[in-house]
Amino acid sequence: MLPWRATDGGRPDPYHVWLSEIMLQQTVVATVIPYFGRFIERYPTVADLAAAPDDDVLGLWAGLGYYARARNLIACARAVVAAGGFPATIDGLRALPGIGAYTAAAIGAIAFDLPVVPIDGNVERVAARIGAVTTALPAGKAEIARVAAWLGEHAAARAAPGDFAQALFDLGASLCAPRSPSCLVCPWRGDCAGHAAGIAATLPRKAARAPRPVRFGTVFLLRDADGAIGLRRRPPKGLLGGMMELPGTVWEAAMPDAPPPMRAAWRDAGVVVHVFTHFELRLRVMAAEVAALPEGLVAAAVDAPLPSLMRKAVSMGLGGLD
DNA sequence: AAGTCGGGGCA
DNA sequence: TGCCCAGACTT
Repeated sequence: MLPWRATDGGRPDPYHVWLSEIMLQQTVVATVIPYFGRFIERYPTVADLAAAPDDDVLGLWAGLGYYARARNLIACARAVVAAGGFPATIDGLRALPGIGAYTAAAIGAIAFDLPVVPIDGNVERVAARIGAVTTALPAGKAEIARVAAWLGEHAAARAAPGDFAQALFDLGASLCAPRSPSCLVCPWRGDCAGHAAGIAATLPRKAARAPRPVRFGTVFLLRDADGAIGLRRRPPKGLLGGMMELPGTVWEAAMPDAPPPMRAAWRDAGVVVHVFTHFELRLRVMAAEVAALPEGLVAAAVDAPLPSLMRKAVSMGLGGLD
């Protein structure tokens, strides 16, 4: 049972629904579950979250990715508290930071039973197959939306929009899987034009993606006499915005020159390969032990909250010391 | 419409 | 190795 779902009979908590939907943006359920539990434990209500220091929230989000979500999460929580609660309309939800068309519909349907069909990747796939939409995405989006709206006219959807939406998610995550859908046992098989045409598994069609370029860089792991490591904070916006990182070079198509932050007995600890959405990064990790950290670096524990890329780099840099 | 923005799991 | 995931936001 998913921890953000309402127990039988009760209405789901809008705070839980909202938090889970933000975390679930482009993120699989299994990854979200432990983060959701830690957030609810530390911030039992949206007011607790709104009152928390930014760094605490970013730290608890570290590793989950798409850090703009965490920044918008804070802003949204404070807006909700200032307004006295979550808005119960699509327009009101859509106006909040971090809530787009999908998330507004999801919260509206699940938390407030508004008669809408949230279109995420799962529903997009289910609708494209049921309607046999062969127009490739993103051009086929409007056509898919019409099929989804038609699904929303179903009696089950009208009776319980929230349950219907979550049932569509479950269908897309199980039977109507991306690669090999289980059409023979699907409850929609008789109404699925994609299955009737024998093309269900090929839908939805998508435009070809551009190849992923490679960038190179170097980071420097310094450990002082107390065992602390030297970190700095990234700019508030952009990639890994607002998160802590190891000091290092810019990341470029060719390995940039790497002047270390101070004189030390540097050793090459290896290369971390990390794949982002639109480029691949090969990050060389240089490590050294020094008496004291240089100016501009913050002393942090080796297990300080970090993005996964930086966690991998720290792990690699420390590993060579033993 | 296209680009930016993480991370992990799976065939 | 490529694709996918309960997408939002900027340009």
